[in-house]
Amino acid sequence: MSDIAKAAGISRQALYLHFPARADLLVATARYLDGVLNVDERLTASRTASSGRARLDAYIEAWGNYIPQIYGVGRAFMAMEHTDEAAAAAWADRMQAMRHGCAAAIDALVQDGDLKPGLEAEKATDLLWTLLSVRNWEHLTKDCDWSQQAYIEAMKYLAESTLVA
Amino acid sequence: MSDIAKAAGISRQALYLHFPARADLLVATARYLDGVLNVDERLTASRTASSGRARLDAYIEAWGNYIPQIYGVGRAFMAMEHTDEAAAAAWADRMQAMRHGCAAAIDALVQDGDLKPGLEAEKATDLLWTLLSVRNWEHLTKDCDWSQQAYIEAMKYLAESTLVA
DNA sequence: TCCTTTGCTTGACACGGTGTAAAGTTGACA
DNA sequence: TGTCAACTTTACACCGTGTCAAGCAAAGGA
Repeated sequence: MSDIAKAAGISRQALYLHFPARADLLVATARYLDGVLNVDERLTASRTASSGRARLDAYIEAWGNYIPQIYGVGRAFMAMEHTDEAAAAAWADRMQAMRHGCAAAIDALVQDGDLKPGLEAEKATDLLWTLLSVRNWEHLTKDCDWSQQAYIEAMKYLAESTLVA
Repeated sequence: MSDIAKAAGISRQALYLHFPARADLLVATARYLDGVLNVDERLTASRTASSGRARLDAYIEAWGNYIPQIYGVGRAFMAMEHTDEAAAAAWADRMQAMRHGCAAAIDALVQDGDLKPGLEAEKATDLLWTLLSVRNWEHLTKDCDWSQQAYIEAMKYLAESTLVA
């Protein structure tokens, strides 16, 4: 909070006047980012895809390329998860919204009859949700030094070969 | 530290006599667990497997069932990662050791000529390492409410269908 | 012109957690 | 009897979050 106030050119206390708690600042930042980064627009390609497979690919591309944009604030959220109830809830909410995107993509596969046989939609959604987690992006691009492009391709490959018939 | 001292029935300061810093206590706990839980024994089935595929399966089973045992201390490590340099290094070290297990499994696949064509061993290792991360276990069993068995089966399925020819 | 409101300022403090320091107690053992 | 090791109590420093109070300066209306 002190660093942020300094960077903003105001006193620490003025910052607390705007955001009563650290979590509030984080939530506001996330909301602001959503507006600036135009989440909806990024997802139109996925929503308007002609087939389930195309939709899955477009979703992976959209979300996968969105992650690096929100990684900064995401990192802050994840660091607070253990200590701050409100922050944990806010982050869980956002991740739940992302899960809806996964569910929609899986649903499109089901419509086409292209979901891997023997795989329930719910389970497939959980798998996709897990694959596309920020943690996995972090692990591959930071710990394994993968390029963003390699990450996207790998995710498409993983999803394709495990979820699509 | 205060809680742990209380639970151990000694004063907080006595605890600091044994473990100068929080990270030291965590590292010692991890080492102790390794001894008690007999890591090596758990991995013999994997090491003595007759084929690459069998080795991969055995490794997933061994590590996947090891995770819940170390999850407590792992959680503590992961929570400290952001703030404590020493803790981060210790945890990274352990995860690197786990990566060696992944590399060995992938190597066995390569020996059998069973690695998915077009997939480099290094990339495959990174993928397996990511799939089997504690975070993914946490996500599937805690956030998605999967049973341990469902987790193991899913990991085997994912690894099989993405890494094996 | 005076007064109020708004958005800040400085300064102080409580609280919790980590880690340090010092002096005293207790029991085992040579 | 003396020493040592393990532990105790007490106290304090530091950092970060969050609270509280008093004051200041500019904008705007009666």
